[in-house]
Amino acid sequence: MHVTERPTKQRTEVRQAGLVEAALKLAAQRSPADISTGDLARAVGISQGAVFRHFASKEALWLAVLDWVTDTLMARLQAAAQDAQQAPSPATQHTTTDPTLPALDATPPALAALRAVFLAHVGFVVEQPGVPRVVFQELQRPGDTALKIRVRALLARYRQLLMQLLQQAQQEQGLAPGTDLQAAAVMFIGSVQGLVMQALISGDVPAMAVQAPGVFALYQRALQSHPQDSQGTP
Amino acid sequence: MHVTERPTKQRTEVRQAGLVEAALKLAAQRSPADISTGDLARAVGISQGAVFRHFASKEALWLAVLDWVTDTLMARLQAAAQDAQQAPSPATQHTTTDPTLPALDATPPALAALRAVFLAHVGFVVEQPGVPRVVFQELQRPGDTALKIRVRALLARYRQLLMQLLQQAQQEQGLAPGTDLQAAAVMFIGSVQGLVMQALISGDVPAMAVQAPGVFALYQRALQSHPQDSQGTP
DNA sequence: ACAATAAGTAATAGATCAATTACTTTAATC
DNA sequence: GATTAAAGTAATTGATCTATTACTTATTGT
Repeated sequence: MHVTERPTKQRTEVRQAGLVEAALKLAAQRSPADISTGDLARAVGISQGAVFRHFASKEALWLAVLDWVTDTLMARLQAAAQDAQQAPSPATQHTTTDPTLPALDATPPALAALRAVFLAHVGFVVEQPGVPRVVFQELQRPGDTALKIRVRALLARYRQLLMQLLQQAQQEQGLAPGTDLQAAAVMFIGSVQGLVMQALISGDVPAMAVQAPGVFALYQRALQSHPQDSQGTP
Repeated sequence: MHVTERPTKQRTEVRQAGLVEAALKLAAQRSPADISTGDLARAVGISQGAVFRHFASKEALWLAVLDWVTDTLMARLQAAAQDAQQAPSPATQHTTTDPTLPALDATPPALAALRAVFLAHVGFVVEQPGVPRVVFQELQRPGDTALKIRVRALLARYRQLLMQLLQQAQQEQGLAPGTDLQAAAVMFIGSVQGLVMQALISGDVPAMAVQAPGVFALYQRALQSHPQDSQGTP
């Protein structure tokens, strides 16, 4: 049983996938800027130079990482949004009532979808703690590098999904009248970021998933016009 | 008129301050990880090696940066919180009524203080856009480096200030009963982070200050039990 | 005024890292 | 089963960066 196995030759697509996976795995532990091609090579069991048989440059590797992140994350978020709207939670059962009529006490489907997206995002980050590091790292780059453009595209798609759900919630009378949707989108992403930051401080990534529902509950109260009347005062 | 002036000798305290200032100025444009001692030296007009007459190592320089940030930021936030409570806004005039009694329609002083802290934080970041980059950069470091410990201490103090104001707001009956204060603190910091992220995406830092009031208005609605009854529906 | 000390330089050591090269080995294809 | 193309290695190049060294210049204190 070798600790250091001699590498069997693999097709370039397999190695590319392996290197992308290794990049995210290493990014979960340290800053992406500190990950060298040597580190990546060691992680997949090839020599440093062999990395360049599969990627033209280090930058091309990070581009592939961002592509994987974009595809995987957006697919999960959209799936979460759709599932939440098609199969609403028990407490959110909707009769065949016209959804544009005020539903008063029930949570509108679009808000349930927002909740699902929020939790899906947090879940994704818990599984892949390297992702926010890579995104933030590339976002910090000045000017318009290929990597930064990729990150911008990802966040633009994210924003689009949010705005769509927020507008839908507005039509369903689920938002306080005159709610600033731009600000709501900023605060949504920010709330996830706040959880990420807490995880970076404490080093306890799984705790994010525990705190997430409480944070979203607050977010929901920011959007909704009338939180159910407080039973606190008799 | 020389573009490159011959450096006049300066006391080490002056140079230290200059280098700290230069570090933040450069961090406003690119990632702190990409700032070399050569860059810093050029920014203050001395040779690369001379940097080490004033700091024992590059790490010591970033420690000084973090100390400056901690002192300056916390001073401004605390000043903002106190000013807001001592001289409340026109719409928040408090009579000499017992503050523990429900003030119904008026904004409690602690909430006004939270708003002032929020806007002061955003204002500070607009003036010093390098700060969040440095904080996030060091926060990403694995383990317990001296730099990461410094950042943790900064955020612990920040968190303490927030929790204090949130508890005070709770006593003033300004929060919905049963509000999750931990989650509220996470969302406060996250909301600022969300604004920072937008600025990184768009490259438009001053826009933060424009969006900030709208975002805090949402945050406040998340905390307050009864936003004044919507006049939207007649 | 004149040592003593502090602040500066230029040059370089020592490390790390991305990417290339010349060559070898494995796997796919006809 | 031979040939070819792809995937691997080891070694090296050239660039960059931190920190040190030997030496020079200015400022400060008595």
